[in-house]
Amino acid sequence: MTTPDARPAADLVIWARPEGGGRGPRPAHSRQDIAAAGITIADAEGIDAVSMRRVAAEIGAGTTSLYRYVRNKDELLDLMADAAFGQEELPAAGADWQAGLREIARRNRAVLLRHPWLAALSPGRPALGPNGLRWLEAMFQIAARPGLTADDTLAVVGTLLTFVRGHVSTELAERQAGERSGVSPAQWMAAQGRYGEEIIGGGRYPALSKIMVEATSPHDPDRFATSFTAGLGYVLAGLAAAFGTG
Amino acid sequence: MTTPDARPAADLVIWARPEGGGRGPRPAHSRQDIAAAGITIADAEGIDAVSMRRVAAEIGAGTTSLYRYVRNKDELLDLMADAAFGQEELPAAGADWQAGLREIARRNRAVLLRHPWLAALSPGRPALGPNGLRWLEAMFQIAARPGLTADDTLAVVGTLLTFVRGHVSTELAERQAGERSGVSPAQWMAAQGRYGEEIIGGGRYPALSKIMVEATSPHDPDRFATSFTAGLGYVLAGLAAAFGTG
DNA sequence: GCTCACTGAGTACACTGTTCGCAATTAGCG
DNA sequence: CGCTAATTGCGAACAGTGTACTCAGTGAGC
Repeated sequence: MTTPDARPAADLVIWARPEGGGRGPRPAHSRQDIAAAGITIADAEGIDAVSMRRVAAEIGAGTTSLYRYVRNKDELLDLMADAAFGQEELPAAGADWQAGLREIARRNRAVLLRHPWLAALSPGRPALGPNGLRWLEAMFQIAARPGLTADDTLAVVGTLLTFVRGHVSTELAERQAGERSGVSPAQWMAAQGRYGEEIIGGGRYPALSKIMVEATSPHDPDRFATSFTAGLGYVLAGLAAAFGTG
Repeated sequence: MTTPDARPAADLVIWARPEGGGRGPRPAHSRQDIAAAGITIADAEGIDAVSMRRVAAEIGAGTTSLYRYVRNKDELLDLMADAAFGQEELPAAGADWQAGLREIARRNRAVLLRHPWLAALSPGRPALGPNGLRWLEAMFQIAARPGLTADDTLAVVGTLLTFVRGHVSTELAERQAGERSGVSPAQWMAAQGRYGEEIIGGGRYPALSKIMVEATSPHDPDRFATSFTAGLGYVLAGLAAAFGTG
């Protein structure tokens, strides 16, 4: 009975598995290299260009050799996500509580914008690798303050990250308007000629039409930054009202 | 020179193209049927199970016949998204402005939870088909009020939808914890034994550890509904503060 | 120096979205 | 009515994808 050529231990998340260092030949690559290769490809050509074959080729390995380092593609994405956060500066405490929270939101948005594919990854796989943990630690240190229970702190950070994720998703989708066929409503209206006019002029959507005609923000070149700052302001105001402005 | 076997007109979004009714044989299927088939599959087996072959088989058509109805897979998803909103009741105006906004958020969350794949679709392809338009109209009617400019109204609706999208994304990802390897931090800690203890007990992440140990909300079976209601409350409070509570 | 866990990698399989080409159908026009 | 031209259905084919299996080669620990 031959040994069934054990692959990476099945029951542990990648971060709980030691990297190489066993008995056989020393691994030719490292998780860092692999993550970096994936990030390079994703940043340059989009997340769809990240395939096992492509990443393997990028680091000069055979396609299936990747599976010695990673149990499946999802784990490769985990590596990439954690590494991406590692490249970025941690949020730091601000002058006061609200300023600190604002800083968390800004930095988080910055990471997601720098690596657009990050926002599309499943938000439920928190990148709990070393870098993700450092981010969490930093955020909780900023958000925690006397008078707040652990649940309160969790709610604050959660609400904040929820807003950031949602905003950046919309932002990115709209930014890619040219490449994909998804476009901002305003551009879309203009592009679709007859159908657009039918909607605006048809009288069936009066409130929608009024907004479309009167709104100026869709034409603002800085509309993303503007709406992020504004929306963040509302959320922070709500949080401060609920948990004290200290 | 033979006619190049024209496929669906290239320059128009699917909603601007008439459905069948031309010269040749009458189409054997309808966009409605196709969208319904896609939704059935996606609801039952997840969005990844929705392939052109699978949808075609579901309606009893040859695989490539689908391309007579839809220019590519993205358009199929557009059909599905719009149809999904069509199955749901429109948000209705509430007792006052805030109640109306709350209703928008609740209804929106309901749709996304009923069709988990919806939240993952590109948010920048607004489903501007007939049903999506009816939703937009309803939402703007509720959010608009005297004293608000078009840009204000747009900001209000945008902030609200941003929060809902972000929350539901996190919610769904965490709910699928069992199926995927992404899990809620608390469960994850418990499952990963040694690594989890190393994080909590290691002293390198004091704030994080404190939260993890003290927080009770991760164990609350209603935690999603609770955190949605709470987060929504903060956002609404912020919006009301900015635009008057009228 | 032997053992055996481990690494690298080629082959293969079942799938994906989509293009091409062709036969069959039928609405509109003369 | 009969002809034409636009449309539909669809099989075949292509370039990809993730990953399971297999096997040879390596080198640390006993």
